[in-house]
Amino acid sequence: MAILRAKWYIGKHTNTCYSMKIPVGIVDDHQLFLKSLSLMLKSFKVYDVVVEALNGKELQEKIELCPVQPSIMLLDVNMPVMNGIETAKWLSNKYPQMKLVALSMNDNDMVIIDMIKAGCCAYLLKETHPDELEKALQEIHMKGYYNADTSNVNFRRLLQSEKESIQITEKEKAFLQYACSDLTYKEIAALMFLSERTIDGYRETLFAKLKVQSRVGLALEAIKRGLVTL
Amino acid sequence: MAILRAKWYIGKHTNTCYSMKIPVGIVDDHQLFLKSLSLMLKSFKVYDVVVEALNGKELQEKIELCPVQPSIMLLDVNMPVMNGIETAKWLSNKYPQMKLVALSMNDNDMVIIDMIKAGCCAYLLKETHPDELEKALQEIHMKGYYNADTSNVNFRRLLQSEKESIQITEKEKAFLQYACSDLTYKEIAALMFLSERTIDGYRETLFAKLKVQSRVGLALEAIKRGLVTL
DNA sequence: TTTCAATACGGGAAATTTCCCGGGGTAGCT
DNA sequence: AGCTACCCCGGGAAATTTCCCGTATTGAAA
Repeated sequence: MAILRAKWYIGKHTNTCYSMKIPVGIVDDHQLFLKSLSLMLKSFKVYDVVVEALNGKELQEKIELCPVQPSIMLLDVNMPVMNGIETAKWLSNKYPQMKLVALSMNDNDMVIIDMIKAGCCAYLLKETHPDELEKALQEIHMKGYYNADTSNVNFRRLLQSEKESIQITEKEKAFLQYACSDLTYKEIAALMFLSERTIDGYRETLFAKLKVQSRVGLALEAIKRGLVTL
Repeated sequence: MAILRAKWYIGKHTNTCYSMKIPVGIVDDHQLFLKSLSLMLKSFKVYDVVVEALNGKELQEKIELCPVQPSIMLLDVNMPVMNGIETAKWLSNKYPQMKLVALSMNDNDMVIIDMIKAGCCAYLLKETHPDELEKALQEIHMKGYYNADTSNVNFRRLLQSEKESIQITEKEKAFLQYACSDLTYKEIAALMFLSERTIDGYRETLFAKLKVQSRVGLALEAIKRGLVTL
């Protein structure tokens, strides 16, 4: 593949050939981070940021108009409107050959499991050093994946929890959102047009799924896993 | 003041005079953001990043060894080890002439009030556009402050809540940390070597201070205000 | 047609949270 | 000495949460 080898060739001709650079995309809701990361990638010389978006929805619109399809897409996990998981699913379905890289804030963020499942070939923390990002991108482009063994997240824990990966329905997610508030269950029931018993049922199943025994634990776990928007 | 005027002069001589650039510092625990923001500031041509640190503690060590004292310091709010508020307090005490700029993730982050009180002359969201950052830095350097009227955070709300600004003691903060967990109050009481009544008292005063009526609300509010580390 | 999963609902009781009432003490400030 | 702020503790009762016991409907799968 031409592009693949082009990377090494380019080093000496950085300004000669635009299309030879590896096209990448970035999706992150923090514009300051988005733009400066874009700048950093460009400073690596071999990458060309062809699309930037603040969330998955915006990406969907922008990627169509993109002259060069990105071969690597950097995806933030926590985003409003359309988050990382949904975006990853959409991308890996529509652009299966595209390499997806998850960018997360904290390593105890359980959603990275879902990101891998949604088609990401790597996950990186925002705490990582730029050198590692460069190394990671290089490896992803060459090998198709990157395993950050130096990262504080280890794969074993991931694969281990892969089995016990949980499924949360839309209704449950809606309830979770209400549960993460100062409301009582009675008030939540009224807001959802459901009986208190039904709410009780949702609570119980979610307690089991998230392995907690109180509503506080439930709310905190939901936040940690990015199931709700604070 | 020489440096103040130098800014306009420099534009055409970017590489000639190092010390004429405005020296800035950045503190942020996300290394990727730290480094790329640094890169971006440098790309603005008139700024020179003289110190970078991952948290307040690291800054304390690095700033001593710094050849040129930064005149503007960009401070992330949420950091491990030593957070933005503590760092701002320390800086505004030790380097009173230094301009402090708070960098926050979300605008409902109540801690920005505390950041202003701790001596910051501006607050910026990470969602802001680079252009606004540049404009803000320019204004801060010239006028000494920046009021982001275009930002979604408005000053009125800040000044309004300034009065009703709350004080949280160390003990209360310790309790809050325990309250943000799956533990019952009885278990928390045991862990803190206190009576359940005492815990009950802390709960009550914190309910009043944070204006909530349930433990879930308390936990969520504590997280929003950055009073606890998740 | 049966079985199964998902969804919605109800009564009752135990545990916990929440909210009253009350009582101490120390430390610093004026 | 009074005042204020912080810290510590107890009894009792109402409200809410948590956990049992169930039933019923629906639609999809076997």
